[in-house]
Amino acid sequence: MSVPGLPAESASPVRVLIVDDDPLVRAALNMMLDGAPGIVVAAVAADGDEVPAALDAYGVDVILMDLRMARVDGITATRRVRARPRAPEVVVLTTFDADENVVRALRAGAAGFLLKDTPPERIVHAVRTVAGGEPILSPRIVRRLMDRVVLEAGVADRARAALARLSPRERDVAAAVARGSTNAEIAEELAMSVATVKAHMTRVLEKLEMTNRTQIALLVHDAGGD
Amino acid sequence: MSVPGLPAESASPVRVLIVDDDPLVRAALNMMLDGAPGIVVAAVAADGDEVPAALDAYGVDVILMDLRMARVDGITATRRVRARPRAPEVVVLTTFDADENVVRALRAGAAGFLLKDTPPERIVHAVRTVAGGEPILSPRIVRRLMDRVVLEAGVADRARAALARLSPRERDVAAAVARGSTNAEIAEELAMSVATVKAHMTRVLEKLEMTNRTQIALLVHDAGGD
DNA sequence: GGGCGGCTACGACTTTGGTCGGTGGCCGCT
DNA sequence: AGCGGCCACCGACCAAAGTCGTAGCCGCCC
Repeated sequence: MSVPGLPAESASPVRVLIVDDDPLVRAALNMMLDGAPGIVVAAVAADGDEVPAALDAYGVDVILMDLRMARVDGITATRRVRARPRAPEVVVLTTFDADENVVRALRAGAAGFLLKDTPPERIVHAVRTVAGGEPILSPRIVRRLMDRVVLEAGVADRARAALARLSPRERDVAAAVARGSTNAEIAEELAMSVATVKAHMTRVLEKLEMTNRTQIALLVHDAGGD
Repeated sequence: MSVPGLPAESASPVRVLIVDDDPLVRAALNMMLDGAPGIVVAAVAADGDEVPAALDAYGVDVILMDLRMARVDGITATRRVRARPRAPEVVVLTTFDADENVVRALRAGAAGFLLKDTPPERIVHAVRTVAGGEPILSPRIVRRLMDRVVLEAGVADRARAALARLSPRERDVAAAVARGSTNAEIAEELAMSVATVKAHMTRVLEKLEMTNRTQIALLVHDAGGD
């Protein structure tokens, strides 16, 4: 709970719970973590349904969680863990980096997502990082998030460029269309007659080279709604 | 250019160019980097317009780039650098983490974005990381990206839940609407009469509790278009 | 002062969108 | 077999959206 940066390793060590159905993986993680300075492995579990008991029995700061497990999967277990009062941080550790898994893990409240090919010293580092309240993601996933941001920005950019051709009033009309309003509603919102709304609408369609209001709505939406 | 993981520090060191208009910052960065194992500061510049010459004169693997500079700002400089043949990696290092700066930096081709309050050892680590071809972001920014993903997933989820109430044919119609098609176009695409398209449309509007097609288009769009 | 571009407005018209009522087929249940 | 519910389909009808031509009123630039 100190200022960001590497957490003080002098005080009480970070207590870790390892959850994985593969005995070999459990052993490997145990070995690489239990020795590390400032870290102790508090408990080990083979399935998500064993987690609550482990949390009750031992104080746990960080959970390393596998996704594929027999009875209660890692996502579900993460969600349950994070619903508790002083919930530990969860780092999902899996072989598959499918986008959907990442999103589901983060939604469930995970503070980190690492691939199993992550080198040992990085896993150790990740445990300390999330214990300090910071997120951690595998580089490949960070890269994907970055690509996504750039892509969306490109789409928004082109949309905004198109909208820049509109006069202020036309923009108002376009924005209202993007809220799903009818011409009558727009007329009221903007305090003008329906005939005028239509006049603006025609100009907007013309400038944006479109043929109906639905296309306007989608474009404005892409531009980011701001 | 080796397998991910911390780059081998045994071979040739990572050559760094520091670009910042503040002499104090330059000095501080120089001090924290030049000593570090596997890293040498190849050159130092005070403005973006000095970068090309520095690159030509010295071999540079990584650039630490400030954003606010007098003549050529960091974004522009980054874009120019990244347009070159064997371009070095760029890490933007700035005081302000405004979303827009991050997006612009990434679009310009930056491999990393760090805040200036980043502790020295992290900056050193970041240099080695990007030299190894991996991205690096300040925790606060990673957090924001994660929040954003979760938020979007939530929106898409609710939209998809609503669409799940539709029959297959109704879904087809809704999807076509989200492409901005007219009823006539939809009729052709789906090989049915315009009257039938309208009938489906009415059912869709009813099930989704909406009053016009524009609202359908926006909802389907939110659901992710997949 | 004249001209231009943006905003407003109207009427009359065409096209598109949306409602209503009704047919028939395909379940699954009794 | 008979029935109810859901889905797909259609045509006729009415409402909303979009087009066209015209026009007055700014504020701005040459």
